[in-house]
Amino acid sequence: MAVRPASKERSTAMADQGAAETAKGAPTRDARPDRPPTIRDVAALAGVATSTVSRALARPDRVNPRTRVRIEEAAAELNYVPSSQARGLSSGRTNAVAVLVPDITNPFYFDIIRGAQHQLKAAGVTQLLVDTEESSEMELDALHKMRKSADGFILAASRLTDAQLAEVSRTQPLVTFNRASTSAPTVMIDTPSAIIQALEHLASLGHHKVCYVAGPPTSWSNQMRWKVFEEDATRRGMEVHRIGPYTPKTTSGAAAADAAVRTGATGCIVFNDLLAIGMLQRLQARGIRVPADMSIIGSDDIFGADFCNPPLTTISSPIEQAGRVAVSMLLAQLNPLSGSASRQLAVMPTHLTIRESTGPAPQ
Amino acid sequence: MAVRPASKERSTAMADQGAAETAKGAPTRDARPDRPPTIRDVAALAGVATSTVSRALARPDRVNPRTRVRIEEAAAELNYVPSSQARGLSSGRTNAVAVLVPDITNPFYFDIIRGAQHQLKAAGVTQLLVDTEESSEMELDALHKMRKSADGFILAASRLTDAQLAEVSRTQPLVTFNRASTSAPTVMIDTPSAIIQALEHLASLGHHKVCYVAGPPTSWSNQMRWKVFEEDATRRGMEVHRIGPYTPKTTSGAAAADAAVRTGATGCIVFNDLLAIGMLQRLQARGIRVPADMSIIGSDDIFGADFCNPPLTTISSPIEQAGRVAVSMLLAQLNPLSGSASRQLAVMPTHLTIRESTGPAPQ
DNA sequence: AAGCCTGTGGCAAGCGGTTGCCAAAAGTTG
DNA sequence: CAACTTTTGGCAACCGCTTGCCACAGGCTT
Repeated sequence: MAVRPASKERSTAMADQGAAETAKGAPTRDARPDRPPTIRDVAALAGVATSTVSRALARPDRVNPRTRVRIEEAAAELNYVPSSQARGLSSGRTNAVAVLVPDITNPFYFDIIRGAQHQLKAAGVTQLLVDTEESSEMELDALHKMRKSADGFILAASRLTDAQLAEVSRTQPLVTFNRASTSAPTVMIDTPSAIIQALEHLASLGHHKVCYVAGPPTSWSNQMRWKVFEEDATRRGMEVHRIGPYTPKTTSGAAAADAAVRTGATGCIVFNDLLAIGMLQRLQARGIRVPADMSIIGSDDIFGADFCNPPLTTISSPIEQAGRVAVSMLLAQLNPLSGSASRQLAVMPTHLTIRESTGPAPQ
Repeated sequence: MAVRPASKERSTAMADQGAAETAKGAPTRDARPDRPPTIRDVAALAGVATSTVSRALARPDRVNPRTRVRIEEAAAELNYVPSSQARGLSSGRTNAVAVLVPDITNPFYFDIIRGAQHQLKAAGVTQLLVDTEESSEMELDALHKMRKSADGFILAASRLTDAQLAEVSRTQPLVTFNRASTSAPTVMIDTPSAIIQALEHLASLGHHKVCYVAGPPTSWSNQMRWKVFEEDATRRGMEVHRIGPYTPKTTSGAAAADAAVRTGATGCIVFNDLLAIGMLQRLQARGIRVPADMSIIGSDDIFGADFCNPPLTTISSPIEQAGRVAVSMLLAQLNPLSGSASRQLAVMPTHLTIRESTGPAPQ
């Protein structure tokens, strides 16, 4: 008990005569006022307890309106911003969500990032962006290390195995994007119907020999696309080829283009636009005309797909919206609303955007 | 003194018979083990004080190697991850850096983000990405609100006034990118020499009438580019035009293209590639040939500039590297190394990348 | 007017680390 | 072997905020 009054007096003194004390306390005059104000400074200025300030800011209806106004004025005057760290310490929440993408470089993910950012901002949550470099180890590592710094995770095109995913989702809230999972809520692009649309398009242009240009083997959506491609093309009685895997970058396009030409296929469905654009460049360089000699269909409709040469026919999907939906699902998981069970799966519709990289089959 | 032994015994008891206590303490068997381990759990398991654990992890040479090994084993066994929040609370640091960009949508900033992310990750610092939507209010707001959640800021193409910038940099460490500032360290793209190179290029191709297609008036780099453009073009005795301002997006390209054509200029230097690509599309739609009828030079060499139609001649700059440099400068500011004063200005070299959107002047 | 609510706000105990200070232990030296 | 120095590691006071609990004041009821 002997200590308490003393410490109390000290804090009062600080508030009242901060300037006076500064002179002898700190060498630089500005040092004291520059130190960011704490809840205690606000409390002192408003003449209430820190707990009241805390409540006034968190649950305004829990305090008398007059008190609240006084506190708000005091906070405004001091330019007070509560420390999210301190806040998180006791609440256990960080008010941040980590978004893990395999490759920041890939424009596809930018749309996800943008969508997520948008929705997170609306909810007042901070986005932590992480590039996992297409590696499941880095992904697991980030998931582990950031356990304490994020309330939840959005895993874009996760490279984790089902078991890993299940394990992780047991301990931390997450939403997967473009990666089916029974253990966590998922946002998916409706790949199957998109591939079927694309094949339909090629078929209607008279193509009989088609080729799937594969992306990363660990990519779930790559597997799905190939599966549906094979089934549907076979059903249509087409000659089916497959080449790859290729890294989904424009630089891999050259190899992919050369391989595609060798198969003799006249129509290609490519894992994604990046690769497709790379192929376009190579084909042009080799004097193979698109679409006269070969038709190319990409996937994702990324930035650039509309102005490459020729503009790319591609599978469009509302990626940005998918990012928003993923965030919504995650936030729903974090703040369970009474009653309504949160959605476990969102499938985003796709459509084929026909531009100029597809045309009638040769002859 | 009466209290001490008691509290000590309690923590010991927890460590020894944690499992036993669980049965009656918590309703669900799993609740206890699932709660993330704290430093206290590690200390108990290793049989030392929490302070020792803290030190063993922070300054390994401060504890006996044997003790350290014991602690490390305990930490590993419990899968312990220190809470960055708690850590930050006492140290006052967050180990996070906020990167503010005017528009996440713009591929130009992707490279900055990527570069920054790369360097930050190397330093074990988290990146907080914020889109300020080209608004100085949002920028100020973010700067204010995140004061406590970030150790420093990187302001890409800041929209703040000099006074605002000076004010802000007085209280928080920051580095500006593409925005000159006397109050904060800056990373800049060497715009002047780039513009001169571009004009030189146009001049050598026989162009006499040139036009600057302006970007956002609040953009410092836009102002600089115009200034140098006007000076140097005038010096060369060229007919100088200026149109704009335009939003730096491909969608503004149509208006810009039409206006550019009306000026009668045969060569355009455009604020950035986004706008330039938009112009390319419009010109093509109108049947105006590039470069036969008009030459276009963009700026930034963003993703897509190499595969648009025609591929864009543009001012390339090591943007990603600029992002890395910006982070380095910020980190240097945050952890001042004894002696060496940190660099206040970095100017990134630029060069003209000549592709196919520029050619001899008509006739 | 006594007895009850109810609304309001203070107290103090954490949340999970860090760190200055100090005592005990270990190592050195003459 | 005593005296002294250096390590080593524990104690406890924070860091800034939240929150359960409780006391008190004022308005109501009867």
